[in-house]
Amino acid sequence: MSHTVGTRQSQKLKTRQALLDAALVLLEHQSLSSLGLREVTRAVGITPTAFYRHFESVPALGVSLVEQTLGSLHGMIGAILAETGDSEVRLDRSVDLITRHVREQPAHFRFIAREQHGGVGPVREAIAAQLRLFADEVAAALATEPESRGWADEDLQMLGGLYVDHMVLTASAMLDAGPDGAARVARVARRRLRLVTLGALHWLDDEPAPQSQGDPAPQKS
Amino acid sequence: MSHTVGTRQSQKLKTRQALLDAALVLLEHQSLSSLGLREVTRAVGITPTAFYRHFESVPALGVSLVEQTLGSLHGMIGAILAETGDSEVRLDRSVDLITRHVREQPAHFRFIAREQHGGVGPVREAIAAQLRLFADEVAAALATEPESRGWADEDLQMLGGLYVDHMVLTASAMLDAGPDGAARVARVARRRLRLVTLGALHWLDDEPAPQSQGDPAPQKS
DNA sequence: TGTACATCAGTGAACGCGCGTTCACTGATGTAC
DNA sequence: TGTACATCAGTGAACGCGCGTTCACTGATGTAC
Repeated sequence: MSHTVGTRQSQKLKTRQALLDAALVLLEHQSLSSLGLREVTRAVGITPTAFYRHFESVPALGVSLVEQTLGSLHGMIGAILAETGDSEVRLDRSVDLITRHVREQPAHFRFIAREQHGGVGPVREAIAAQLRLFADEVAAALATEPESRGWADEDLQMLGGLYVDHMVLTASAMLDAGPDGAARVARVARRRLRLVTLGALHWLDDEPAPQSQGDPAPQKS
Repeated sequence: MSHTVGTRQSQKLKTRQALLDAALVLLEHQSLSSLGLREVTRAVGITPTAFYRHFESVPALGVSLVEQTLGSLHGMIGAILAETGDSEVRLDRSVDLITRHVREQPAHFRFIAREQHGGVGPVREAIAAQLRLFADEVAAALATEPESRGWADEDLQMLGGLYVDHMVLTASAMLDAGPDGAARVARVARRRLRLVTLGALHWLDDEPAPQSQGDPAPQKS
């Protein structure tokens, strides 16, 4: 039991965080598989050996970075989706949310986009697990909407995953486009989301529901 | 002027191709930024110095790999899209096409997925350029369809990009899922494409065309 | 066809360098009494 | 409060290793006459 705040423990946490922060900066221009342990400790100002007091290896640091980066975003997307009934407004807010976050912490998103399919297995798996959680959250939020009445669970999952994948894709495109191109990317992202939402609105038109058809259905052969 | 076939030149091309092939194999479990020049030459069975006879650097080899991998796929997507009028069949064929290609040459797709957002700038740009070409091709193919009558150029580009991004995403998901999960991924991919196609069919319902509305439009606030 | 010279893909030794990991250590912080 | 001991974050020397790149070279292929 510690009476003060635990000077030693809090100092250790500070160093650990410094390692994570330094790694994130270094990862803006390279990928994790080429990031050196010595590089990171040099940037923090400690000896290479001290690294092992905090992480077993560089991949392990990467996994922590994933959890820290994506863990803090949980609940946000669901909150946006639950916020208002107008799909057009909701859509704008989602894109705005991404735009803002990417501008505020580009390194975090760069890291996720880069390592999502990167060469370090454990990190790839950690990202996939987090994104699956996001997809579940979105699916759960969608399930409460009146528009989703009659949807199969599998289709809600499908749509949730579609939204999440697009957010990642949009974030990545914004990073590639730079500050000047962000507005253009946001514009396209909004259109894509609108198209997907439109598709979702007509999802049940065809197969299961014995609903009246207003469409001329020009696509049938 | 060479009278035979140019023994020297053809041998050089063979070695160059061996370097590309070996690199592709090595890149299945790591990313380009951590791929060593010596690693590649060792796998081929030549001395490290000989590498420079073929490529200026490892990133330059990466760019060649991108062009070889994606260059051969041009025209295929457009051909599928132009093939038949029934959107459901077309959609199945597109997914089958990806499934087959991913199974036949997984390393190629792994490489593209990995380096699309990877740490090597020139390679990232080469991939982006190729994918932009694909998006253009798809957009051009879509423009000839009767369903796209009245679409703005920008929206055709948007949809083309959406399709291409999804193909890459699907390929990547199949690689992650392994042979057993490929069928499940294909199933979800088909649903996603169906939803996007459905959205596209209703794209012009709202704004410009003074068309009769069959929808109850329950999403308006 | 034969000869003399040019080209150039691949060789092999050598270099300096930064890497990850080991180990015994130091000294400030924490704990027991 | 004071003292004696335990803990442990960070140190610094040392190691063996593989890296990218240089350089002068070799010997088969190609070319000119």
